[in-house]
Amino acid sequence: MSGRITKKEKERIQKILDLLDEHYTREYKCYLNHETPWQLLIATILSAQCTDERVNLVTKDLFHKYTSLEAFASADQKELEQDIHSTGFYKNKAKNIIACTNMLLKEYGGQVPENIEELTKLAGVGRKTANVIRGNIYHEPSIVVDTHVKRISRKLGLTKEEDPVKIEFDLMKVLPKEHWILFNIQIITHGRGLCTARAPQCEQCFLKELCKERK
DNA sequence: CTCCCGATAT
DNA sequence: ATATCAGGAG
Repeated sequence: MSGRITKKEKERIQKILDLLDEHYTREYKCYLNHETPWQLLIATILSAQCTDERVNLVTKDLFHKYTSLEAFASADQKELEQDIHSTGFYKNKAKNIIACTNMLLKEYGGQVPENIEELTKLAGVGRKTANVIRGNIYHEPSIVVDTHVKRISRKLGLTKEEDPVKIEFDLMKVLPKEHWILFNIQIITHGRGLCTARAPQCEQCFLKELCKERK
């Protein structure tokens, strides 16, 4: 039993992609402010269950205080906890950032790896964070299944799965590879603006005809 | 599966 | 008061 896509489904998906391209950016923009790959890695670790807006507020000061991988690797954990406190889960995040930066220095020569297997070996780095790095830093086709991509992909009928990894593989099957990174960026823009979890603006939504949950 | 967890919108 | 936010580890 193959998961082959019918012509009709393919056309539906292309219509979704076209409408997204029409309304949102085609740039590979990143909502998490950073200047270096390792800064994006830390920002993404901090972004777990936290708005990117909040993360940017915290990293603005954080990256001025800790200006290198070495600075994070040798940070005092309690002090770092206070520095990132408002992002939530601050004890785990501080511990992971210190462990992760030490691993980068000791095992990867201070370079952020490109490979997903190597990335997910890092403390605090799962598939979502690894795919953010792959897409944004290395521009390798990758799909980031965050809360927005999960919610909206299901609404658009692109997957019926709950598990983020299964959703990632469903989307890889269904979306043209050259659209993976842009789809992510555009869906996150959509999820932050129109199709929010608590109060989606369905009447103003340009995808309402294609939505399975439209009221 | 549970736990980690603050800030904000509803 | 409660749901939600660019999740990950044990």
